Amino acid sequence: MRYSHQRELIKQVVYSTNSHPTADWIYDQVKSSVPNISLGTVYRNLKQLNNEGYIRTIYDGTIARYDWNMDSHDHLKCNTCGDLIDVQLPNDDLKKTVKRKFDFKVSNVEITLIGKCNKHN
Amino acid sequence: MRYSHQRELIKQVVYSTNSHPTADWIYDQVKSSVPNISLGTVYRNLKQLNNEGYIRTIYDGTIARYDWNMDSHDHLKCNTCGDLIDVQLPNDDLKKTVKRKFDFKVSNVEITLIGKCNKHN
DNA sequence: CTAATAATAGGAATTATTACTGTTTAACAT
DNA sequence: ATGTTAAACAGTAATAATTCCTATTATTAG
Repeated sequence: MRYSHQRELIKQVVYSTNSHPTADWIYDQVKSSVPNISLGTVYRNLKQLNNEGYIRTIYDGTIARYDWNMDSHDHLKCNTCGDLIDVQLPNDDLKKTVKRKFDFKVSNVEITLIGKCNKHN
Repeated sequence: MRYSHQRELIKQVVYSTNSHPTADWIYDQVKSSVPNISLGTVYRNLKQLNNEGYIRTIYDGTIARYDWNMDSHDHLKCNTCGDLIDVQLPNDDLKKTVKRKFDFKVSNVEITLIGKCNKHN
């Protein structure tokens, strides 16, 4: 993958936030330094960065969000404010259970807990 | 919610399979009994059935799938054949953990384990 | 420096889903 | 049975997110 200014900026934007931004939000951010960047470029590069292991793609309902945090981790989704919070939950037991009960070999675990975060008490 | 022939058929189609069908697949099935049903009708009724608690909506990547199984359950997604398999995994520990560590009150748990199912050994 | 080609901008196309509109139909009262 | 009303419908247009296409530009190996 050869260098490109646009991809570098896109990567920086994703790495600059914990908010799991959408392609559109990233597009808006990058536009401030490259006003005529195109949305297609953003999508193409996000896909490449994902494939090269620089970022990951998570699906929040029907929309794709991007995350620089490549450590295996899970999400708390607050139904009240919409926030998506990173957490690390133990999952060894789950892996073992499905291996034993269903002969299913796990390569990746995605856990989302939906509820109410500590901002709303 | 007043009776409708179309909604009844849509419900039957969802209840007839374990394959977590998409709106489009359901549309194709229902068309064999009501050839001029419209896709909008399928979507509208799936949303109503979901709101009334007859079915649930699950998101597989970027696309909505529908599931008659209202028991709280999880999914094994096979990367080799694409199947989405229903399983029931214990999650009491997860709930307790996030309540304690993050003061997050869980209302719903979504676990998807990605890997290889027992058809491919 | 130059040639080869990866990446780009801009816009068209696609896919999944929702909204709109005039017509039909279930439910219920006359 | 018939009329009335609103929910549901078919058909189609609109929207949103994403991908594809093409002529042009930029990176990099030689």
